[in-house]
Amino acid sequence: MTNKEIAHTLNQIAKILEITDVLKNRFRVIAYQRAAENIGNMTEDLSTLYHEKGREALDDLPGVGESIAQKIEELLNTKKLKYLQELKKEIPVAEANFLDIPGVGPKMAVKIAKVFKAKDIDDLKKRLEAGDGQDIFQDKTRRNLLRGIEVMAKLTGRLLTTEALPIAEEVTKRVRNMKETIQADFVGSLRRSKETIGDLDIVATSKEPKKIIDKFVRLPFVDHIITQGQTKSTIIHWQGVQIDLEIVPEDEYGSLLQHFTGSKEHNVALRTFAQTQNKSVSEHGIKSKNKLHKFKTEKGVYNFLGLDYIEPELRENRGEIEAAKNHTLPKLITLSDIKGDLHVHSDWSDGLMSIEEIATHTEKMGYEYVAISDHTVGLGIANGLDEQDLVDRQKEIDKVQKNHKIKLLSAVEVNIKANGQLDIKDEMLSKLDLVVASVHASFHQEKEVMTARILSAINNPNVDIIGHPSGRIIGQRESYEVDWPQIFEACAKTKTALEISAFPNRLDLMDYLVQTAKKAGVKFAISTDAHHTNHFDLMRYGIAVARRGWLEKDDVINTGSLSDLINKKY
DNA sequence: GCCGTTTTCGGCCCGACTGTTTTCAGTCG
Repeated sequence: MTNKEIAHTLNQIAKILEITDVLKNRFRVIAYQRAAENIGNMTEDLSTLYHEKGREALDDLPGVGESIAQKIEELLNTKKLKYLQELKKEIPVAEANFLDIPGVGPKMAVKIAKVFKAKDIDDLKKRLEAGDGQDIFQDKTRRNLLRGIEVMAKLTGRLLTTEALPIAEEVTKRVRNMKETIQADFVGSLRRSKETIGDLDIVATSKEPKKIIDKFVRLPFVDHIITQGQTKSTIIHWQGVQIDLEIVPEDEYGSLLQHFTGSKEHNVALRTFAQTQNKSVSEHGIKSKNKLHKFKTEKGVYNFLGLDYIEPELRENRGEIEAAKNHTLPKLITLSDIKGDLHVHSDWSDGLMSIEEIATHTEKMGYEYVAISDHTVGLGIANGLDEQDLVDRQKEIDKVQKNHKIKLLSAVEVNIKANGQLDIKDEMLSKLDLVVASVHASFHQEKEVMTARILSAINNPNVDIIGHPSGRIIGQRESYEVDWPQIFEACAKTKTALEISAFPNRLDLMDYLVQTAKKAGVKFAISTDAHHTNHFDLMRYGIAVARRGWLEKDDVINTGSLSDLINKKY
């Protein structure tokens, strides 16, 4: 049983308890959610850990106590959980789905299921439209339920950063251009550079917030108005994205930025931390001894609590508050630290750029080196190169090199075959400047097989970098099953770097694994996997992942000099 | 149900908006 399956089971319990148990103890729901969250984000495999260390392994988990540990144990041993089966008997499964309707919480869900006796959302919609339930719900409530169902169907789900950014920039510009607006910015998960964005958050300062709100809800992209208050509003953009706007006076902007940038988990942790100093944090300021202290900047907020400023990318409650207290926060890598791109495809394989175009473009970007890393023979679909092709390509690289200052590294992205062997001979690989090794087929191997497969590539002395290590493509393909701690250990030992692919639907390795890998002593290469000159600018998204993974300049191999890179001085 | 540099019991983040509540509960971020 995988961590994800265990987390899913705990979340199911939370979802049912949210309805059945809310009047008695809502904190029990939170406890199950918290345990599920922690287990879902673990790097180690809980099942393996349990078989090695027994019950002790479970007791050590944060958010897991006596009761939940016992339930996980039952799950691991029997793959079933009596407690959940009992809960499911008590409550029809459809009932839990009413919570998915915006504006419907536990209380309303119970009323819909138990009093109105709707079978599912579709049934609820049909009967409300037919005029049923006038004795149970007020007119306004019935209209709101129908609107909630409509909005739910309209919402697009999570967007990639590249999709969300243009919308956020346009909306922010609109708000910024209103004459009552003093300043406006987008915040939320987009500012934290999360890989996908659930909704957009915009903040602003003004002396006349109500005027801005009233203009905001009339902007042409507004499809639905959810709330329209004195200082905040929520709307649905025609592209199916929810947008929240909040406005405060100028002298409270630091607190508002802090509050709305989140994450929720970071804010809860920050407020809990503030309580130990008898301080109370909100989006308006910090209350201390009945006095409200206001802050124009976020730095002011953190410093007032005795903390160093925490960069937005770190605000996920993954140890940043403790580090800010102890002055041990990392000095995060920035885009300007990058000296070259180590994963680029030319038109010798499936790229759309000639080697000359690659050289010209990356030289203009100010890079010191770039690796021409074409696909190899096993990937026929991408016109992969064999040994002879590589010899021919070398002549072309040498020719182009003569006219350029930037160093063109002769490289490949070699396939790690299902049995762990590479599809180019070691003799040839050893002649190249740089070797990226990637999995491109047989994704569904058993975890042990896949781990051994990647380990054999890591242990090949010719391999410098493992390309897009998890194989996931956001919204399309799950990561393959890998024993990450084993991979990290081998990478650290052999100085094999893990790639952070900057391609927006890859962003692979994932940020939370980057953070764990760094602790194990692993180095990283941030690369774009460019197939077109437009792709070189995607580097910023790789930097975002690295920052979310707590990386500093020295953790990344393509921030150093050419000789340090070639001689593996990292 | 979890957890502890004031606690093994009594807490568990904070405030705005909406509705039918004329003083507050439910929901949300």
